Amino acid sequence: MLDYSEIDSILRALVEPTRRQILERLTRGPATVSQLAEPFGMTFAAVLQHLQALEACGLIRSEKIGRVRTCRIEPGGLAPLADWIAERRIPAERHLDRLGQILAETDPKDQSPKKNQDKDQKQ
Amino acid sequence: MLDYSEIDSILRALVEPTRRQILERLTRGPATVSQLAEPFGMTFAAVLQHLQALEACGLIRSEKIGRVRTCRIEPGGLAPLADWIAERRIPAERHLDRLGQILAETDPKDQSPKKNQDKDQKQ
DNA sequence: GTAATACTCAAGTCCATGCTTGACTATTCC
DNA sequence: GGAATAGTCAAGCATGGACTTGAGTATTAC
Repeated sequence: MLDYSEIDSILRALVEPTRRQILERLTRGPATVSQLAEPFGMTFAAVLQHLQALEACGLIRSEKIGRVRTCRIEPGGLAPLADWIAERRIPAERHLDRLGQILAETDPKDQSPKKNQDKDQKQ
Repeated sequence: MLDYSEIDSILRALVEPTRRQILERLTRGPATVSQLAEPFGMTFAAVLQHLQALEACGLIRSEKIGRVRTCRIEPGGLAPLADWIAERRIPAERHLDRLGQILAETDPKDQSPKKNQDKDQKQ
């Protein structure tokens, strides 16, 4: 059902911190390319490339009026990734047969919350 | 609240298709390093590096018994990313003031579901 | 003990991607 | 019309990360 390459392009877009920042900026409202470029110590062209990546995978939408391009969040853009995660969390939570004990280790009564009783960790 | 670098490492881990496949494999149950390496036409060492990336960001957990390392899904591993997405979807959906019209364009009555009335798109 | 197995580590290669530069186009202001 | 503004494109550099190779270690089988 889910387009695998869609997930791929969304993840590739989100993995870049600059693009995540652009996305956060746009959640506070639309912005032009120059407004988006300004806070980053980065050229216009670089920001433009990020915007193209974000738009290509449907995370943002842009519209050019006159010589000004205005970008805004695409509301459903993160939905495919959210769905992908949801689909993978359910089966994972089903494998609690053997994992019950591991979950139990994260209890407050255990002073070391995670990553402890591995009898290995670095040679 | 959310550790930004945690999101970063999870995204970096998930962006690699091989690591996503390993993750999917592990949702069907635990596996040893060699079992994981076998289906991929890839060396042991390469798979090991993927496993280390997955484990470093908390998506999987592994335990070495004797000479065999067994890997399994870490149930809550995707939670931070799921939360991150959830936090960003809500505010995005609040910007519907101006976006209402855009959403309306995706109605069935509009024959071109998306990406249409841009008066630009490629020069 | 010796050999085989199952990994582990470090170094090196190679390619994808982020960013820059510089030239170019389309709009708006005067 | 000419200059300034806002963005676009293409080429090239540089870095990071995936993968390999080859050597090394710990564990198990004989």
